[in-house]
Amino acid sequence: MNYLNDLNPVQREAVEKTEGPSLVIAGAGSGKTRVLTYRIAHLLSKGVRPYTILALTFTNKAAREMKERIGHIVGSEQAQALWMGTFHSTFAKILRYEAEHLGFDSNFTIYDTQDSKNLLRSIIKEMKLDDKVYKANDVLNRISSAKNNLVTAMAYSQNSAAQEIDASNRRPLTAEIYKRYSHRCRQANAMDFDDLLLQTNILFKNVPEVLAKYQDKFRYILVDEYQDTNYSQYLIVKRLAEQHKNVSVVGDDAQSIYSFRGAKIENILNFRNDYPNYQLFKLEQNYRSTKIIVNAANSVIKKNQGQIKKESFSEKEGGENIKVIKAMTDHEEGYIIANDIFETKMRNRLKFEDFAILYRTNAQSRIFEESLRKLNLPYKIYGGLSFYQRKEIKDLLSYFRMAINPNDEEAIKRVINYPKRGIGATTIGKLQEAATSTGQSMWNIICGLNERPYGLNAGTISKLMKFANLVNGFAMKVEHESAFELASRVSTETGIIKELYNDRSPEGVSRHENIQELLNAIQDFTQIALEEDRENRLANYLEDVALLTDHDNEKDEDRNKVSMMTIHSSKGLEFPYLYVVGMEEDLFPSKLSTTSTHELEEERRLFYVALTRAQDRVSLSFAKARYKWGDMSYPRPSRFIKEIDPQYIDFSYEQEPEFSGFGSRISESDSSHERVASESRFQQKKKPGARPKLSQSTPRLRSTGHSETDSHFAASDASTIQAGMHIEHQRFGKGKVLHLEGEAPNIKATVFFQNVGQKQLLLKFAKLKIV
DNA sequence: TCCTTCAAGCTTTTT
DNA sequence: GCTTGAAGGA
Repeated sequence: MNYLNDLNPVQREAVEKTEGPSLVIAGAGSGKTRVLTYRIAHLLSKGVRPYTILALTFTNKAAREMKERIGHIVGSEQAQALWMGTFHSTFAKILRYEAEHLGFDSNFTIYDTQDSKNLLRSIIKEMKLDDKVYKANDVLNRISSAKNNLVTAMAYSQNSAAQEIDASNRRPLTAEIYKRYSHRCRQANAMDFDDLLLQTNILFKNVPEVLAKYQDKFRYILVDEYQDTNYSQYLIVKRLAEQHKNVSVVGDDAQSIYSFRGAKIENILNFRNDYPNYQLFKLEQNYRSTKIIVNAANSVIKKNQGQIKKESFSEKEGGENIKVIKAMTDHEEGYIIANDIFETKMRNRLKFEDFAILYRTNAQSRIFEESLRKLNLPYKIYGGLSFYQRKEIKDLLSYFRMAINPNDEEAIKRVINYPKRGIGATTIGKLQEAATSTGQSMWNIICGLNERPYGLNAGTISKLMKFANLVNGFAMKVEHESAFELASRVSTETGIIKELYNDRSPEGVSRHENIQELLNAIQDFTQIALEEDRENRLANYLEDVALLTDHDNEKDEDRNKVSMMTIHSSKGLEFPYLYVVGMEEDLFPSKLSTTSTHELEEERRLFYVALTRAQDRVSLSFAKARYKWGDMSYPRPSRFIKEIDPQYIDFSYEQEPEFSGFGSRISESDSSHERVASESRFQQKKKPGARPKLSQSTPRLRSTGHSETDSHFAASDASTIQAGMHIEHQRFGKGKVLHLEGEAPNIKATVFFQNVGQKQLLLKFAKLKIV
């Protein structure tokens, strides 16, 4: 086969060494995916049967694309029969086969993070705990990291280290919450994301014959992005590989960015201990990025301790130095980037899909959305609130979930009163209590209400019965109708479609469209399943819908668009022209990670990942002023800019003293109105005509001095403000918008008043926006 | 039970 | 700036 000729010598060796354990350290852009793909193709062409190969990828999309490529080499029939997917989706499949060993039903629901949090919130409420202390988010993180380290609820309560941590966080009852949470999941026949891995481990540990079956089945195991596996995943691989020991893992310690969800960089380092006779391959040539980008990225990652020694290099000449862009405000940042994309595209005759904007947090996307839209540049956003997490989608999916698994408590609670049928919080509370005290599922309580009414009145019971009958009607069709038939039935018979159709508000219209889109997707699923001779029931569709992400949902019309996403979700992707935005202290690196070197190193790896997504050109940008929680903040440029070897950087502006002197912070005693003034200084330096100038005589507002944020001002009374302004009584969030006329017509501010007698006392001068 | 209003909290990052 | 939850009135 001539495909081997596409590979360089090391890649080729890694592909051809199919037997025994191997570790492939693959730098960014070094053809890692190619090695994995060809390795599998190579196995298949040697006659290995596809269903004996298990390949675990980081995203569903990666799996799909790899299957496609393998299909091109050895034929799609073989490729389709491979066991290839994410850890979560692969072992969800296995758990459905083996559910009975664990006391679950094979139609178990997969709770997403939202479901998990909702369940935790209600448990915390039932236990009458303070939800300010026991925050669902924090508790879920504790439970999640316990599960990822294979600590069950029972073990957790006996684990003194865990108990101490919870005690010192003043959350001693976390163990009890964990117990109840697990119990409730089981009662609802549901597993959360972490359970999929934990339960797989429990299954393999407790039922040796099942483990033996899969050990025997999977003769070849491949794991991508091994540096981002957690303990639970690590152990699954280890157990499965025990018999044949044909395990090949691919990863790059420099790109480990998921330790917050339990990923252990050590897994890659420990590989040699688990498999002493392993073979090591290092892929060091970067084929993606220019020399400049690779060298710049190397100069950054060098600052991290304890890397596996690796010499990443590129032979790709040309390209431009890294551009560093300064913007006055976050809005200007959006404006500059959008313009730059437009100009670069025109000048170099590029496509929109050649550009990507990467940011640290999803919240940053909005400004870029606005500025791209203003220039009519098409874009697509990944992540954030994904399609499947939208309210209307989750509502409809909840009916689907109930049709298949009526014990699904979170689904019941979502739709028991949607569309409105007069079942309120009181009723749900009573049902919940009955369920908890009898140890039955909520659904069983509802179905048995005619025998045991639990203090509910006849009217309520008849409403509940109507609801139960509706759901039962759907459940009866589960076996007989296709996914699309049943989905359409549910959406009309529940009245959801009609309700959204009648809502003519823009939001209502968009919700209606989303529902249509979901139904279209289900129709596609049904159709394709039919063509490929697979099961096309709603249960099959629902199987892994909880595990889908935005990347899995890509449509053809999304092809030629500017991409926007977090750096995390850009992993594995590449773009010719790349913008990494919000390069500011406390944003990137994140404020939460600057306290420990451990976390800071992870941020640095994240920056490394960002840089190495680029093929030809990288631009970094930061703003001097940025809204945070609706308040203005004045961040300093990110330390990471300074960490790049300066020979690879072009500053697109004259460097100002406060920039070149990175280390020297803006002094804390800087009073706030001086900052306002200093902003006006920046404004005046700008090119003429870009923005209206800011007047020097900004309304004088005295800083209170004791305030913690920069945005608290106080004035003795309203007349101080009115001196230079005209107040328009326009409501704006919590405060009022002031259009400052006369000397500073271009400033828009939000202020907070308190009425004191006849006068209004200015409490807070919160927002300053140049319009 | 439902609707309106208001304040609090939120922002890492994802399967 | 937006979402969510609590409070209070209909």
